[in-house]
Amino acid sequence: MRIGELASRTGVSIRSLRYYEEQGLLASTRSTSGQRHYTDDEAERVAFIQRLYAAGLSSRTIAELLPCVDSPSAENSDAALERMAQERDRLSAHIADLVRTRDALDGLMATNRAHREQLRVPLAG
Amino acid sequence: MRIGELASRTGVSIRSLRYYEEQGLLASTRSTSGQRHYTDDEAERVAFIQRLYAAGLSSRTIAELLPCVDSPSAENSDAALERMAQERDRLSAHIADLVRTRDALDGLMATNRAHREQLRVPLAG
DNA sequence: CTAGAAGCTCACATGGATGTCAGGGGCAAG
DNA sequence: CTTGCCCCTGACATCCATGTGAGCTTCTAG
Repeated sequence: MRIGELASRTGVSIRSLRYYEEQGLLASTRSTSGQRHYTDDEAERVAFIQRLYAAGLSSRTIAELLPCVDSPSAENSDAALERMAQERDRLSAHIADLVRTRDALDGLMATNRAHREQLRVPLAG
Repeated sequence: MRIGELASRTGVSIRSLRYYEEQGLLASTRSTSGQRHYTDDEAERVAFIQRLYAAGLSSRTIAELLPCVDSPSAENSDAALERMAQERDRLSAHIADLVRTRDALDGLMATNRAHREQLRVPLAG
């Protein structure tokens, strides 16, 4: 498929897809006229890249651990594997932090609703 | 306390503290000479703001739901409470997404380690 | 063949939180 | 009074993913 279709399939802008290629995150084969062509696999890869972005990784970091994805058995994935473990732990800590934040929000909302009730009772009584 | 101490206590840069004030997230009393002074409560507030930033909220959004924190019983927190519920749900969805990403990383790492084992056996044998 | 949709490259713009620098004031200790 | 440290405002700089526009080429449908 060409870049337009990949974009609409993945929901990622054409601009971003070109940027991913520029950053070494995504490969494309070129037609003789220079147009990019992709296989279905690339769509999955784009989705995965999006996941990692959402997890707070930079394109540089993603590039560092992609060897691990592409060829799990390669020796050069040594550093990548370690990097991935590191990012995995960072992500895990981040998740824990977000859960605490969600709890805090829940607590605040409960407090607010309680105050609201207190206001309503005198009006009802 | 003055801004320097608040900064070192919270680990947030002086620049950022002034920015928070500019965005209406943080208040300060000023000495006659114009220097900012804070109470211990402000330190907690800064920590909370940091939490929300980490949860992906923008300063604008944080400002929108702070009334809910400051005066839970105020009527004007109506919109804020709704906004907070909305952000809470967004956060919850985001957490779920991050957990899936972490699982994906775990899967990748397991695959890599498995390949590594396969490589080691022939060498050992 | 022609018109329009889609691709290409290059390059500049944007937004948001933060860094950094310049130029100046406030205040405590020597 | 001076030295040193902290604070003030204002403004410009930075990073990074993405938007956007110009100018040009390529593909596709009629």
